[in-house]
Amino acid sequence: MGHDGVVETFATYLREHGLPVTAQRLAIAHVLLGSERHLSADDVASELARAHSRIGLATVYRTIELLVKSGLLVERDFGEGFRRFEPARDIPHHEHLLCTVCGTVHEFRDERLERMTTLVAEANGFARQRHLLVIYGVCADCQRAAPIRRSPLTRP
Amino acid sequence: MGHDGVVETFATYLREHGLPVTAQRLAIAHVLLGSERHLSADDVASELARAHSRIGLATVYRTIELLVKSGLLVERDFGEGFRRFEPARDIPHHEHLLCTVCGTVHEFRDERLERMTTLVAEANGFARQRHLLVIYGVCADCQRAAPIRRSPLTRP
DNA sequence: ATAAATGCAAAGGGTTTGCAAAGGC
DNA sequence: GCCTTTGCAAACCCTTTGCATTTAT
Repeated sequence: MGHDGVVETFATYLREHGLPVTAQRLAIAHVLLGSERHLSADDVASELARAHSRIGLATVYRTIELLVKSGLLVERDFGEGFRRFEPARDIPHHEHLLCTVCGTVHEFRDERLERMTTLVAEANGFARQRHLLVIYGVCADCQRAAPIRRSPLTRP
Repeated sequence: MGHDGVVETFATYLREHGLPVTAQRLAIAHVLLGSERHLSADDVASELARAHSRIGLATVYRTIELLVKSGLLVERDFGEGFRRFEPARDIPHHEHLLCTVCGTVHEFRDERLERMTTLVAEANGFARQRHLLVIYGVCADCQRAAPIRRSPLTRP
């Protein structure tokens, strides 16, 4: 997993901004920036508690704020009643497929969509800022078996 | 405003299900089903308090649940940290433009989008249920003047 | 008269904040 | 040593729930 470099980038960001590089911040960055999944703040705290360090939720939220400000993490709200976070990779923009059974998130790209949203915004007199497209459905795994519910929907 | 008929439909729904037709329920239905805007539960309570009846938020939420169950109201979550509700008109499906300054919501239709989401879901092994597309931007009014913030974003 | 709805206040989940104790610099 | 972070608990926002009172039927 080549995310240790990204964690180091975060450490550099902290130093450049005169902010202490703490073990907690690095641990949280490690989990968030190294995950393939779209984690919630609670997911991060659980992961850390399960593995080694027991870090307070408040610290997780505060570090997430730093990671988002640094540009290394992206916030997502899929209308589930809580937020998820994903590492900001080089991919410029992508859409999301969300499994309503197990909470797994898949990503896909569509170049036409961005153009379409700009045109629609223009046609309605809006200055477009960004867009959100989520396709809700049941993933392949959950279609064939009883799934492991990872980040369940609070509002199904 | 031809929504009195819809309120009557709700009254009929209540009677058919043996549920009391109360003044509060009718007042809440009147506000929600008659609004051009995408209201939050709090918007409804404020509107009612401003106009005439002071109805508890709990009652608003409970009536909203009934309205959604009856099929006359649709729930939306645009990732603002609260939910909005719109009357279920005859329009089968549409997307939303959300002004991040004043919270106004515009609607638009795109026939290609639904097909596209089905194809994407298939390609990823998902059984598609529904989708959500929100374009965030600044509406025409807010681009030229200091706006009246109606349903402000809690997470800008 | 019966059964359900209302209103209020308390509880609930996700998130933020205040403050004493701990830890980077 | 100074200043920030941490952790915990309390506060906060939106939403739901429990319970005594009111109301529709």
